[in-house]
Amino acid sequence: MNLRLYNTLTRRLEPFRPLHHGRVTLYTCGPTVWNYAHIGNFRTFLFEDLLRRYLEHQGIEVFHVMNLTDVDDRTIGAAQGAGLSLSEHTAPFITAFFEDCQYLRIRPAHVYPRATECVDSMIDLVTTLMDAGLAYRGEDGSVYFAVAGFEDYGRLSQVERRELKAGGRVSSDEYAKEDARDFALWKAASEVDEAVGAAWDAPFGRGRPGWHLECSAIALSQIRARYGIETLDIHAGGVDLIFPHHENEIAQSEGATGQTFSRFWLHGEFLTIGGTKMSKRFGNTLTARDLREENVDAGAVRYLCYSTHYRQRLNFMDDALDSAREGVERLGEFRRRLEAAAEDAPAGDASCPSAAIDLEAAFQAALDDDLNAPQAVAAVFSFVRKANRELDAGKWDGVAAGRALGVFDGVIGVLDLLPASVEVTDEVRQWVERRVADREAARAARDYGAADVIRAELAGRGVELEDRPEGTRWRLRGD
RNA sequence: GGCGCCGUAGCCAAGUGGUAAGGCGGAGGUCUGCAAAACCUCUAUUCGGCAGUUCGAAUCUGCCCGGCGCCUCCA
Repeated sequence: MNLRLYNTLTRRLEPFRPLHHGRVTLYTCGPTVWNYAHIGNFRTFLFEDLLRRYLEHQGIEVFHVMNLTDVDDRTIGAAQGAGLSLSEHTAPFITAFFEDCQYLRIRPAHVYPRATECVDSMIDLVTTLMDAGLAYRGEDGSVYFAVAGFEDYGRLSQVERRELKAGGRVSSDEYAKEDARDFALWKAASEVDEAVGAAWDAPFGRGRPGWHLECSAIALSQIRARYGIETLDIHAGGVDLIFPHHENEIAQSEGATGQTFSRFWLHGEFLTIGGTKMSKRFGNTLTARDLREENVDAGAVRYLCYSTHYRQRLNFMDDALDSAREGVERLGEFRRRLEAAAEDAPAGDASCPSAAIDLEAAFQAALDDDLNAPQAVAAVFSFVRKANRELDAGKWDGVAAGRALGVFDGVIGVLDLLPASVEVTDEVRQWVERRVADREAARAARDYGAADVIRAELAGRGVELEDRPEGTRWRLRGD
């Protein structure tokens, strides 16, 4: 394996080697299920999906953990606002998240631990940190991590010492902390917490876990249970998590275990709309559900996300989605052509066409280089053009086409860019085939006026026709 | 105030020292009764601006212009 990844920890490209040969532990920060996840979240999840799939494409066994944050300020606030308990409020959003992942064809993680179901391991972690003298109970009843006791603090975000912004607000807990940098591991239960069912008993007082604690506890308990280790190969998330979230995760985890928490830290850049970060404030949020409801092809969304490198900002525009859709349709069209060419292949032993060999090499070189998806996509299109030329020239027999198809499917399976197949009921199929036959009859009778009327009628239903030497082919195009 | 990112053809976007990938769009063409389908070909002497380093720079350095992000719970 020649994969090189940009490690935020060192700010450099580093050759990636799993800690244990042939298998990788991957932890990715999941959604906070207080609302529908937006496409910015999904851009990150798609970058992680590419990482996961490429590793698996290389024959590596990946153990992928993604947490679901179902207890934090926002979930509690939203539950209270809706007059529901925490679990009542988050349940539909958890369901929606999985539906959205399926829509976008994101390969599921192996486990999706929910924060509320892992409170025991979080309590254990806090206890360990208190025993180690790295955590203390503040006057407000919350437990804080003592940053001063952890020498490496700031290594990930590369800031020696964070200063509070001049004139910045000072929240009430500032008075309970020994050091402004200290952060809450465990928050003393408030009335609202109790009201929505977000409070648990612990040796150090009733309360609820802090956000950072959740990921450390879940990641560690998962890899301990499965492999008996305390070091992840890769931890990934959005760039905004570098500080404080991931910095704090490192402090908690390494403070407790004395082991490197994660060898590689990968961060995906933001998706913007109108050139600025999505935010409720600017009214420029867009969710995966919005796209699905507008019948946007998932392949086009994936294509759009992979058309920009993951460490580069991506500005989301409808125009770009339209052009992505065109590109994806072309790939789908090409695959149909290649598949047809590969059919009724005589038993033979043709060698793999050089264009396909080149594709595999270019594709791997691109993704090996810090998951350069845009370059991988370029390799795919170069292949499409070369293959079309060869097919036009009749240079590939069925066996060669079959070999090429195998390579094409292999690489396209990593990116998963093909347009979603449109569901066609038998009823629709029969109707379309009858009208196509009617048109064929009209054409045979040289009644082209009638033929064009039928074509227009079918087009009105989203059916496109293509007259080829071997007959008329039809397909349904989504909106 | 501190830290950092970006500016490549009409649009999107790779490339980060060796002479500009790819996609969309557009223009020609092939096939076709026709084509709105499909396929092929073409489409940046030039990389925000100005200096500099170098045999050589979109790629390195400096300054300037323009856009954006982070700085305690936002992917």
